[in-house]
Amino acid sequence: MNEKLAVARLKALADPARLKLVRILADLPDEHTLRDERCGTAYGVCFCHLEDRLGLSAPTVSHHLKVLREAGLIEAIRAGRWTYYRLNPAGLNGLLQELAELQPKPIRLELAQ
Amino acid sequence: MNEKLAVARLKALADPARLKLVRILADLPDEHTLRDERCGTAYGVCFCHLEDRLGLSAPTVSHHLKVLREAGLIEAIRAGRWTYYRLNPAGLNGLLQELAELQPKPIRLELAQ
DNA sequence: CAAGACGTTTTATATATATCAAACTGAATC
DNA sequence: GATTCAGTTTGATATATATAAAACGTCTTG
Repeated sequence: MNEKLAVARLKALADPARLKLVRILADLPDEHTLRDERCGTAYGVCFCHLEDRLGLSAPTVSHHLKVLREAGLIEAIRAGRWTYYRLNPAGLNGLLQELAELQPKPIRLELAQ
Repeated sequence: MNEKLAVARLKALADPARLKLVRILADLPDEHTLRDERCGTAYGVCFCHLEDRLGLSAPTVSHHLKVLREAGLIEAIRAGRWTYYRLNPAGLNGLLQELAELQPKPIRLELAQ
């Protein structure tokens, strides 16, 4: 992952409202999640539910979701008049791998001659 | 980790200059790293080196280091007139664990009766 | 103790951004 | 087609913050 993308993803998560949004999407609340009728696969969580949970205006929630989407952390699906949001697992995984590389390097042993 | 701390750590990393600082500290450049003479354990990287690598003014670099320090991601050590900085592994690890929990939950199987 | 070296803190400023109201868009319904 | 519904985009504003100059604190050295 390039640096710009890593920073964009960190910025996207570095806000209480957006971190909360991601947590809600990670939990997939049964009531407000659109699923495939046959296998139960989750398509996403309804915008209205996210708005309720955040207690922020619709424009503000929409703005935060856009930031997360442009960072590749979530995806949106339109179904008629409603919009459903869900995590993009690849986005979060990419960031996790990037951050894991920042952990202290293991000691390089130099064997005695 | 509480939410405030997680956001503070994400904010701290969500800046090009600070992410670069953390990367430099993760790499521990031999030339500018203070080590224990006997075992070679790294105490930290000299401030002057970080200033050089970032190409920003000393006050700005000092500001960024303070943000990282207050987020618990790095530590500072004074040695005479010089200051050395190093990663605080626990800080980054804590954040990584926090983010790992955001990954999609495994499917809860409901066995047929 | 005076002078210099190395960072930090304070202050000022310009940019970024979180928030909401108002206006807009596209889909469903009458 | 007109109206309503569900979000999004635009515009305005207040707050946060990245940056550097100036002032300061602290340690070393003459």
